[in-house]
Amino acid sequence: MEAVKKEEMKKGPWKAEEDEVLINHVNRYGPRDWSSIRSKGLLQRTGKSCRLRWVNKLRPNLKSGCKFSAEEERTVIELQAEFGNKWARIATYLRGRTDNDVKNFWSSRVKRLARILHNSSDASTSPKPPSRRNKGQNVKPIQCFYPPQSFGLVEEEVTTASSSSSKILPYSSSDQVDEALRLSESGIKLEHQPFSFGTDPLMSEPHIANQQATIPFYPESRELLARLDNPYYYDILGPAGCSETLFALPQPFFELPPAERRCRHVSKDDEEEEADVFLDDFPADMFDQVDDPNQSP
DNA sequence: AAGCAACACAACCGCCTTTCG
DNA sequence: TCGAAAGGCGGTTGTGTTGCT
Repeated sequence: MEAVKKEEMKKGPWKAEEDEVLINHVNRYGPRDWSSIRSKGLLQRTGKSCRLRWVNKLRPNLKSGCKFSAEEERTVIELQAEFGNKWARIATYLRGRTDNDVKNFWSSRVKRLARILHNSSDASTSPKPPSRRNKGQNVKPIQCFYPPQSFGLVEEEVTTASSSSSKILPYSSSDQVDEALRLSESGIKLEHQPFSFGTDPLMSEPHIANQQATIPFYPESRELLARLDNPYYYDILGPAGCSETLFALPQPFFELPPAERRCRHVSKDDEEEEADVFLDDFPADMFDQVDDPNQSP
């Protein structure tokens, strides 16, 4: 009997009609009693599935289709260091973001980092093909790492507004973020702080050093980096050299304002402007420096 | 044009916690 | 107090898209 019920249960992508039914149900009864949607014969979906659909896609004021802003990225990094993989908790600090969003963002970020480190290990033994990402770009020898635009962006703007220390301010008002976004969209250049891995919030947090199960560095990468003379490289993997918390944490965000701008799929140019996500701003072949120990970091 | 890799995202699965009779 | 059902959450997987060779 149960098997028959399970067979009848629909899976896979949601259709617009199903969404409509679900929205109507929530409008009438509120976001609860998910299992009653099925028991009433409205949808052949599990209560779990209905809830997930609502929370991740149909809930009002979601930033669906929007890339993570620099501010959001930094917040996630900071909160992940603080809370670990508590995505639902972290998501409460980000308006319009779901735990799934945060989770996906983080996992792709970790994958990217792992791949870069893995490639760096490969590069030590074999020539590496040119970066796909930086094809056509004139990648200069790296004298000193600068942070991606992600870092320092909103922080700087907020600092300007408050004329105080450089901290992430709570989302008690959306005005600060709106202002920061507006300024960043208008192309205001912000001063970069000299950067090393030791100052990367992700890398420098002591919590991170204890979370290596979460960040799957390849063993060969660890060995490779451990051999490097540059102590900053070691900071990535070993005990963090800088234990100072760089940013104050924002406060949880519960009331969701109207949907945001800065959405993807606007135009290609916008997309390129937007491409300031954390690792994107590192030259993908930055680890080529590993090949030449004479070059200073 | 085809093939491939990287990426983003939606959705499912399984475990744990909470609620309720 | 206990057990079943529902809900919540983190991990994982599948799929479509994009950009490059």
